[in-house]
Amino acid sequence: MAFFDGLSAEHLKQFIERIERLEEEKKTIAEDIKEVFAEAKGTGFDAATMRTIIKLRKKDQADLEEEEYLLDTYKRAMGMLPEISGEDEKVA
Amino acid sequence: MAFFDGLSAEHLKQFIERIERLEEEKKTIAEDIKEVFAEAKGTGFDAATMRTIIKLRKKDQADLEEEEYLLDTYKRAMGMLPEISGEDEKVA
Amino acid sequence: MAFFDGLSAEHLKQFIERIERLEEEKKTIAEDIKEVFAEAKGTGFDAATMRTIIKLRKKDQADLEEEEYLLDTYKRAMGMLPEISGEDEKVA
Amino acid sequence: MAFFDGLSAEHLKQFIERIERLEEEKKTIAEDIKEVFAEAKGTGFDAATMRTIIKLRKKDQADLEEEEYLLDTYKRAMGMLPEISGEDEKVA
DNA sequence: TGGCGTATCTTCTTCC
DNA sequence: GGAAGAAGATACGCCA
Repeated sequence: MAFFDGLSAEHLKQFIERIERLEEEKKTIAEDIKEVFAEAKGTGFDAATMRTIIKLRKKDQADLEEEEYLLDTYKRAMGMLPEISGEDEKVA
Repeated sequence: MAFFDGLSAEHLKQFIERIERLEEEKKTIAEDIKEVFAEAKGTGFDAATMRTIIKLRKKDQADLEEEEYLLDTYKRAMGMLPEISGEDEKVA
Repeated sequence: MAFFDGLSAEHLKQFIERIERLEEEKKTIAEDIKEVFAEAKGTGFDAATMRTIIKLRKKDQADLEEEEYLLDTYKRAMGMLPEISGEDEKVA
Repeated sequence: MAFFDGLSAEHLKQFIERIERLEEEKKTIAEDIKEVFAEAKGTGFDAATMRTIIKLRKKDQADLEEEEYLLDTYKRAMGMLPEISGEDEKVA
């Protein structure tokens, strides 16, 4: 890109301002979310657990099982779980 | 803690779903922003430079406040403003 | 605080420099940690799972069970787990 | 993925423990920093202002690079430097 | 003086 | 792989 004529400069300005408006909206929503958490907390709910629930609901079941399986594998390697006996593939 | 009666369970569910809706909105806006960048790029503008511009315009505002804050800090350090709490004379 | 005599100014400078040195050390160690993760990844291990393991090992068993229990409570409230039958205390 | 043979399990364990040791060191240094702030506070200095000073001293270096980067960005926008990729004439 | 809310700082993830 | 943004952890200051 080299330099802009007046028309392009105006065009650029419009893009920039649209983005700034959208970012403003995004920020507002982020604040709304915080408020809901605060309200839930005031009602006696635990925010951290709520976040965990929301995260879980986002993930699909297959991924969830895969993750859990992987974690168990590592736990077993670290001696945090009893060994299993049935031979399987070895990796790494 | 034990478990929730039906009313509380319902209440929790409503909080969770409100947050999920808000996060959905936030995500939509984030995508809108990306689209504007894409459109601007299609028109021949450079996204990285636009980001720089936006950052600068944000800074300009933030810096006004920052400057003012810093000025006060140093004024206080120079004894040109009253201390936050008690103590007024040379210390340390 | 008001203003500093030469001695105090020198004293302040020493505090600042001690902190800057310590922060430098901290940064170095943070980089070392990143390197170990990178090396582990190169050997075929998954960094995310490793982080989970490390986090789990940090928490004591009692807290872990409490957290899991709380999470189950919320899951049940959200219908993500089958209900249990034995009556207990109700909260919230 | 399946599970690890003894050798790999041992390898994983070593990575984990190296990281845990490093994190322990990092934590120690963080505590040292807090102590220095506490000591400074005990001597009559204000921690918040000290943090501001440290941030400024960091910025001074970062800003040199930032300024240079920004200058290039604008030079490029003004056609005073070759573009990163192709296109050289007035566009948009 | 201990809990609560805020604010900063760091960490983690995503996008380029 | 490096930067930008979101998320999470931590630390400070206030109020009761």
